[in-house]
Amino acid sequence: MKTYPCSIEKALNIIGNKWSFLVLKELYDGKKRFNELKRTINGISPNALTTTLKHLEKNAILKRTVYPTVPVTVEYELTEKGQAFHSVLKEMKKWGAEWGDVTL
Amino acid sequence: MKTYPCSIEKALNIIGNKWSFLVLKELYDGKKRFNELKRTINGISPNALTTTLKHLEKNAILKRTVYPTVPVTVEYELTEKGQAFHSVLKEMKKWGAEWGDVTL
DNA sequence: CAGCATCCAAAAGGATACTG
DNA sequence: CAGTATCCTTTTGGATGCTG
Repeated sequence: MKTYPCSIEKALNIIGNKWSFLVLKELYDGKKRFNELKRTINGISPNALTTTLKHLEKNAILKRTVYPTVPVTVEYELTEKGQAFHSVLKEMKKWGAEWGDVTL
Repeated sequence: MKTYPCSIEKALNIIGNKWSFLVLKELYDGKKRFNELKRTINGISPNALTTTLKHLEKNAILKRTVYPTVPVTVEYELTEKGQAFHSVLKEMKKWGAEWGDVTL
């Protein structure tokens, strides 16, 4: 009794949750560090950010790189798969700008 | 201490949750009825569907029409605002089809 | 048919404190 | 800096049964 998910479900499962969208948005500007993301993303807790980043890394959306400085430096950047999702974000941004305040 | 949301946050707040994406997807085929949606959307409970539909109606994404038949008939269809979101779904679908099974 | 009410289990999320 | 651990509150969500 197995039904397999449509492409949209696949996409949603890979992305995960709402935080992911916002993390992705930040990373389109270029690689970022943990605290940078934490500062930039309004209201995210370290806990939620950790979870989100791990999920995205597991799904090959981003790559995590550790530099053995003191203290340690960790950078996050998008993979090709993550970059490809940019088209979705762009459409979403356009829609949000055009309709975000419309009540009809 | 007010920061106002970016367009992407606006979009996410209006859409709401994951179920909304799947409801929208169904409604791009044309107007649908409650049980039709319930049957088509894999694993959604009546409760979750009700909540989702109300949220989308409140945000002017869809329109609810009641026909006084016996028993009653209720149809849901997208507004212009809802239709406009189709471009996002289309991109998401493309991405899901291309990358949905890629592990890298 | 199209829901709403109720109950309960599970998961998400915030706050705070602490570590290599 | 980049998290982890813990606790606890809040949502979310499935299951079931009922109604106009």
